[in-house]
Amino acid sequence: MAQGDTVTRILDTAEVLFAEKGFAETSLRAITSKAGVNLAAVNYHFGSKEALIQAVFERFLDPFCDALARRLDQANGETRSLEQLLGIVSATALEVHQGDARQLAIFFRLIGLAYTQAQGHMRRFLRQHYGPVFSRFLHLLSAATPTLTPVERFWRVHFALGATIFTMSGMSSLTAICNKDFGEAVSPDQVNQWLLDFVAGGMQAPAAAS
Amino acid sequence: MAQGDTVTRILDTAEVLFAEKGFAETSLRAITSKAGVNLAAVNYHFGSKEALIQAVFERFLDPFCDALARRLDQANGETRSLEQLLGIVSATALEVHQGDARQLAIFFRLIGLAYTQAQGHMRRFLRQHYGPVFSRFLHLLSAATPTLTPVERFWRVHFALGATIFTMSGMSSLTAICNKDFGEAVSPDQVNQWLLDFVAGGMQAPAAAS
DNA sequence: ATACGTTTCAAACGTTTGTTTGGAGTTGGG
DNA sequence: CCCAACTCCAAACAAACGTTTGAAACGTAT
Repeated sequence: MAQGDTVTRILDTAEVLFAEKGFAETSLRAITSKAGVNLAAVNYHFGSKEALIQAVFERFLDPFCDALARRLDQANGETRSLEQLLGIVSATALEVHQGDARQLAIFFRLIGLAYTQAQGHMRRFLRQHYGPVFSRFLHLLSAATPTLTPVERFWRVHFALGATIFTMSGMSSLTAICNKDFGEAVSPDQVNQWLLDFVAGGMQAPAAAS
Repeated sequence: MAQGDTVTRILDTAEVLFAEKGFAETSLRAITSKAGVNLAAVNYHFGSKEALIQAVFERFLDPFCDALARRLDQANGETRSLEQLLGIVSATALEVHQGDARQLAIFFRLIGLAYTQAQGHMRRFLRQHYGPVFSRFLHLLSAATPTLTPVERFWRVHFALGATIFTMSGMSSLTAICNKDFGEAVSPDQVNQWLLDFVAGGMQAPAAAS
């Protein structure tokens, strides 16, 4: 194996194993042995397991958020439809991972884990580092869905987030089931398009009388 | 403390702690000490930690699936709209937990954990025990969304599942944020209604040309 | 009261975890 | 050439984990 930087090898392996099994279920010994480095390397280069988790998140969230901010800059001022806005986010995710479906699945799986497994430390870290970009997106979203009240929009955003994260993080097993049950091979791009349709429909759904 | 059955006390405590921290992050010592029972009680009454997890799931999924099957029986034969069908599921969940919002949040949080943290054992267990009810629901859903192709419906069901599980499992923290940011107190029933609107809109969204 | 099955308990078991250590390699500048 | 800084490595560390044990406590029927 190419004797690439130990740090990179650890990050690459940890990323995959975390996505597969979660944080607590992945031991440093599993990471280091699969990466072909010494057990002590993690604590030497990162300081602790928690710092390693944080480093994994930084490495894949920083480029994404930078790219997203750049695209939102480009679209600034212009009136944007909801479909266009959602398309920007989707395209950014695809751009950052250069269409690598496996990498994209890991990306969303990690985000999902961050939401469901994050302790206090992690939540604060995510809010502090990536909150500004998110609130900028929210601002543009408000312009694209003018009929919603702020409270309703707040909740619908989380409905959409749930649909996205949940689906994308389970993409690999879901496509497997899909192919088995329907004999149809669906591409991640196709699923992505269907998801956009669903989210756009949900965001613009009329409020029931109730 | 009422010296209620040790088994019940363990199940009650494990349910809450699992929902709070996940399975791997919750130790038997944490469960037994909070429940006020001896550490060995879990292995004595359940056999192992994995069996305890399974027992927790059975206790809250069995009543739900029974109630859902009963309601689907009642609705059999009648032509049902998508909104009515989704309403049945929602009402069943509310009925089983008698409107206890906290219990309902735990319910969905555990389902979410089962999806994201489930190892091979758990997945097989869930499919085997609750697969039939789920496929019956899917059959009724097909009748309620006749314009969708089977593949598209498959994916939209998972989009909807994601929105539901994700939102409901994070309900407590989300309502807290909502109240802080908007100064508006929203009831779980209200969120539930909004979620139904969103899901119905997403399920019936037109397929894009692409 | 005695005997028996069930339940509880403190203590210990063997693993596995994240982390630390001290010395052995490696590298580049004085 | 040698020193210093950096990196790696085998080994050990304390702590926490799930699980097991054997005896004490309990309730119940004979």
